[in-house]
Amino acid sequence: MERKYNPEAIEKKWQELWDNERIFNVALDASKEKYYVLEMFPYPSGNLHMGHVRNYCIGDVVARYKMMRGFNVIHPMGWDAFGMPAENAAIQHGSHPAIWTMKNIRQMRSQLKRMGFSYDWDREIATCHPEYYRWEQWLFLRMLEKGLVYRKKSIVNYCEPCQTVLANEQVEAGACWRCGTPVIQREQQGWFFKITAYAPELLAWCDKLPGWPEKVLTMQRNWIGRSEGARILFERENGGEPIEVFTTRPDTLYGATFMSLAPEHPLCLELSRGTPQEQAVKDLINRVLTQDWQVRVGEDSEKEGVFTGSYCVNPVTGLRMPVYVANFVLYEYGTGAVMAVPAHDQRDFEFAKKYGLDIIVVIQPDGEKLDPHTMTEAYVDEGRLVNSHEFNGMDNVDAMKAVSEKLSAMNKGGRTINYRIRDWGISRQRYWGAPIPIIHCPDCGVVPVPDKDLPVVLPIDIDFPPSGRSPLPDLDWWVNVDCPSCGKPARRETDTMDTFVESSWYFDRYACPRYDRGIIDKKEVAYWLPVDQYIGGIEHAILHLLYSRFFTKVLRDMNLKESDEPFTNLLTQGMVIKDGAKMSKSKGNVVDPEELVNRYGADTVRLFCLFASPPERDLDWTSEGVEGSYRFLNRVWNLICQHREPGTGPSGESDRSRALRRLTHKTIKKVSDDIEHRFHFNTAVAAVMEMTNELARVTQDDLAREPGVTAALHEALRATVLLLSPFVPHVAEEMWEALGGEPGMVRSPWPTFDPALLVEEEVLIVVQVNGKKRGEVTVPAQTSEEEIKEAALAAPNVQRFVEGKTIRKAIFVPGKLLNLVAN
RNA sequence: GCCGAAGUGGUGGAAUUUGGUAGACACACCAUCUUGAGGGGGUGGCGAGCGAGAGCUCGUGCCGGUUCGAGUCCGGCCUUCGGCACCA
Repeated sequence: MERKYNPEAIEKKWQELWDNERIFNVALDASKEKYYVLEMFPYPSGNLHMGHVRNYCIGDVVARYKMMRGFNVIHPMGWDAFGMPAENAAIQHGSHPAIWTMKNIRQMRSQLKRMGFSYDWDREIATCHPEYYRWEQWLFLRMLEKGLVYRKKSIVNYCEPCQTVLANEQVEAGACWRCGTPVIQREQQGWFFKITAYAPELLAWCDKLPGWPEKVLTMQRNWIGRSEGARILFERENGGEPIEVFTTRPDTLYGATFMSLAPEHPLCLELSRGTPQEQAVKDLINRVLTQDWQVRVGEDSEKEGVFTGSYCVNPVTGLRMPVYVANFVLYEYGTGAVMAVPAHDQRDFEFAKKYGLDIIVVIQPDGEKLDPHTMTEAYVDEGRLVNSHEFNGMDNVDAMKAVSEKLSAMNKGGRTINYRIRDWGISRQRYWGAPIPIIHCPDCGVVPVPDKDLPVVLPIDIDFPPSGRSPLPDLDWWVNVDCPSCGKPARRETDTMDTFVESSWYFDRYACPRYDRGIIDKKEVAYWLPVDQYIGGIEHAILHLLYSRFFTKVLRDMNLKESDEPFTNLLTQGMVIKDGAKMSKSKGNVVDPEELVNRYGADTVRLFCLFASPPERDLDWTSEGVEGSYRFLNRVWNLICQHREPGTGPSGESDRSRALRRLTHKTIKKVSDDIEHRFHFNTAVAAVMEMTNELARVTQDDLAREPGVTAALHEALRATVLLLSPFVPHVAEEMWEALGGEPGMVRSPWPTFDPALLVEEEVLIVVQVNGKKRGEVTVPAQTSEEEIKEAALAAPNVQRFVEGKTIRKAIFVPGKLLNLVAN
């Protein structure tokens, strides 16, 4: 051990040792309990940023701690390697997405290695490798067979700059999640995953994930968006298929006076065809559909509509209801058609007022009489039914059920549950993604690529066009194939899959990364999965986490996986902030982790990330704070350096040695609890700091001559190093070696505390008078309440406050507090 | 509008699991020692006000309540951040 702390040398030394001894490489071992720690794998964008570093530091503490606890810990890392930035970079630099991606992976891998993270690099995967995505293609085909993949023409969200379709989940406030450009609507054929088939289960399991943050579960629940209500069929006056609506308020059916259709609804054109309204309807549809989405759904966008020229019939009243096209009706929600009840829905009310439509009150609140002529807004609360035939007088909540049952009996609808979530559109008109394994044959139609022809390898030998358009459709040698079914000329599907598909199952593949006889080695996955602790940014609260949950359920139902859910516990870490803003290139406040490692070493960077705030909160980056972490490591280094030899003080026991051992064991307890139960690494580190501060005092006092102090000190120093090792593993190894420990600390058992040593010999009792602190007394731990009361009353300040008063009551909390109630 | 999270010194944060000394630990700052200086390191101080001091009063977003005792529990607000939102 050098006199001076030299991070560069020791970090390299220990990383090599870990590597050579394959200390983090694990294998299935049924005799040991497994623990799966996973951090969200990075997109290989070029350089590790502070957000990555923080994420992986958190995971590394958990992994190393669990290793020392004796678990068989799997801690893998890989690359979410497909995606747009590779294509953008290729356009900008005239490069190839594959070359750019591979270069970045090399760069970031070496940066990760310099941080000393405990990854099993043998399990590394990159999703752009055919060995990975071939199984994704395989799964796609199985899902196709099961009806979980289908193709449909739909109105899609389209981003012009990215030249691709976006999933609903990838549209944020009407704009592309990646580039921020407002999306436009356009009709296109595409492939869909039927995530809606799992909507009820995905929702139900939100209540069975106690290890997830409530925030994330709420976001998922909102996204799935379950509503109970009824579907109702309205016959069209001129025949044809009835119009189906979904409503959460079947109790108001008797007040439905007209019908509103979304502009996208195919019936708009059908119903208006040949009527005098035809042109007006077309004009409105055109105007609305070309409107900016954000403007259309904006709060102050005026409600407007046009009569289609047709009528439908209220199934319970027989009332003739004009059918309107209305700009505020959402095609994506429910059926895209709404029964309008102006008296009890604010939008319908405004609409009816504007176009002079009938308003019929069917719910009356207690003690108030609604009059359709004088109402100024819709009445949306509870009440009793009126104008509703046999349901008059019924409570409207009961009526929801009763009306639905009547509809069922009439064969005009019935109770149903509607979900907001839509099926997941996965087709992307991009090059750098996994090819969709489909062949389009003029005769046979859509033909799956036979399993034996998998993988459909993404052609690498291409010139990437500067336009950014996918080169695949123009790649004749690749596109033109013989139909696997009839052998005639056919064309490959040229769309690739959304990159979120790759990240929906990568955690399963880590369990069997080189398995080549199937997507999943059932034995391995049954052992390692589910992920015990998943760690990543909150920005994936919906997309990635929901898709991953969906895939796990699909794989389970294919009998490939046993778990119902992929991630038992989820930790969402906060952002890294500097100067009051999220670190970002555009803000110009980024700190490059590599520079910091060069300057202070990886351990200092790790320590700061963990100490500055608890993981779920935002981390405020300050260079002074980093300095502080560095200073602390130097202090510990010096302490160990000076006292690594056990010394020759007298054996035995003394007050001093007992106090020191008590501190050691209290610290072990505190640090263990903080890591194990709460992930409060900041307070765990603080506890070690307190202990080292105390050790520095003890060693200065030269009290080693008292019996047992030398041994207690040595125990304390060993504990300090062990407790620090998950946080700052390199410097810990170096110090551990100096203390005579075995290299490879993750194989050392985590220190345990002896409860008997925690017992205090003397306790400080706070003395309160009427709830205010007026003094304190230090007494031997076993002192009786009576004696403590006597001692307390003897204290001058306490006397002052009880003088002339009668003590009515004394509340005694053993070991802590005595409160004298006096007046 | 609905849902979720959070408001504590100059700063990051502790104490919230279990109601019991509010401010651990660190950063910054101040004083002081070491040094030719700088850096580094050591020691002490550091919520506000009053006081020579002992100590007192106030203090965890605001108002009220429960309790011997509330940052913590209950009721009602305010603010900030995040998510969803014309969802029928």
